[in-house]
Amino acid sequence: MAKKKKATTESLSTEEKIKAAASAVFTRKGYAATRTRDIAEEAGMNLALLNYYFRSKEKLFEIVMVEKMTKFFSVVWGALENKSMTLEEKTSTVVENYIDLLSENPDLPIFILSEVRMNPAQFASRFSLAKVLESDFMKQIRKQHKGLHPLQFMMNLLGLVVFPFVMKPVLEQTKLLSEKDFKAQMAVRKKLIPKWMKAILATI
Amino acid sequence: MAKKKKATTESLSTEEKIKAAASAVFTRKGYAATRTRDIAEEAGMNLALLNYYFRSKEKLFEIVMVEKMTKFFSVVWGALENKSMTLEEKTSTVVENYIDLLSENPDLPIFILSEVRMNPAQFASRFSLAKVLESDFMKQIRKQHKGLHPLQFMMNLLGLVVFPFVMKPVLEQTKLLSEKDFKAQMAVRKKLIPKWMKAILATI
DNA sequence: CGCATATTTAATCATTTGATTAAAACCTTT
DNA sequence: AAAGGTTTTAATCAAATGATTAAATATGCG
Repeated sequence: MAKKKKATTESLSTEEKIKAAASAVFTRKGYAATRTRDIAEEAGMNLALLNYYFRSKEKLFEIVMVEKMTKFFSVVWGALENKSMTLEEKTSTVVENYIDLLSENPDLPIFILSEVRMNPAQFASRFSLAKVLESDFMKQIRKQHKGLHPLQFMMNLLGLVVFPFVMKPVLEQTKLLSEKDFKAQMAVRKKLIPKWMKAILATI
Repeated sequence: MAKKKKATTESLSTEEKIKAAASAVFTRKGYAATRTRDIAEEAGMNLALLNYYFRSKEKLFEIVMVEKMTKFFSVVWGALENKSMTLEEKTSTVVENYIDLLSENPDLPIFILSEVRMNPAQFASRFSLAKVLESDFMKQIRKQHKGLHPLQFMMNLLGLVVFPFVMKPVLEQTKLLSEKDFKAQMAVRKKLIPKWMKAILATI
């Protein structure tokens, strides 16, 4: 029943291939719309291997999900708690890192957001974002801008950075922006969002 | 085979009940995760009625989807093409209308965005957003702020307005904001976003 | 090699799920 | 109330889908 031992480098590679395929398909179509056969096909392997290496669709999903989430949050987390950067430096770093990450993984936001919506409880139990409120970043905002709830600032920052990627399918399908133009405009945003965030804070 | 005639007020009401239930469940769980039995249960009716009134799950979904989309776009559309409002007035109107709409329908954005991602082509064929680029709103932006792609402004506006609702499940599940606090902060944003948008434009 | 263990495959299962059907219940009209 | 239509129900179907199994193949080791 148990297969604790791993074996050749081949086998590990098979496992990795399945995980990579699962990651791609889950991210593209979401949990519910993904069939295990899709994953097997994408990986170019027999369906049964999926259950051999990862017990079930759900377990495989969980693994992929945690990896994606970790990736998504760690990008921002490093900058938020850095005590030697000014608020503006932190902002620039977050913007730059995020736009880079999302340019490589444009499906990531919708995927995470819709899966969290489908199962909010298990997300909360796994990722405690409360520490965000305690971060140095939030402290700086609180200190410099007494009136505003720090999450307002956070929502602005994420909205400006993430939302374009959420809209990407809409923009490209309606021909409002080609893939190339989108990339170019995101490069522009990298420079502009920090300035905009500064301007926003100055209004308060 | 055909049932062209409609009948009593009762029957219409049944049809409407099914559509309402479908709307609720589809919006909450997305197309793929929704089972026709979920809808029947939510409507408190026999499963077969669903196929009696609307041929198939897909057809029912399509109807719901078009209604949601129309709702979502018409809110913004009215303001965008109004020739007698200044850019700032248009912005305020869009912000206010959207925050009101989304407060009543917080699931709407994720639902639309993830379904569009699943089937971008049919979305594009049904909604031609190209006219957005021709709207009076866009013209004003182009005139007043030559350097910036008007879609940048649009992304900012929608990002600031819509993104908080997309994050809502995350914020509430992680206890960063209670439902009540969220509502309060959205009320704050109604006032602030127009100011922020103005400040953003001033930086260019 | 020859054995043991790990990996892979093809076939099959059980459940879920969208859809259909035939009969029952309900209305409306005469 | 009987006829003729519409609406609703319970039962059932066929296909899809996640999972398992038993046999086949490959791999490592003495």
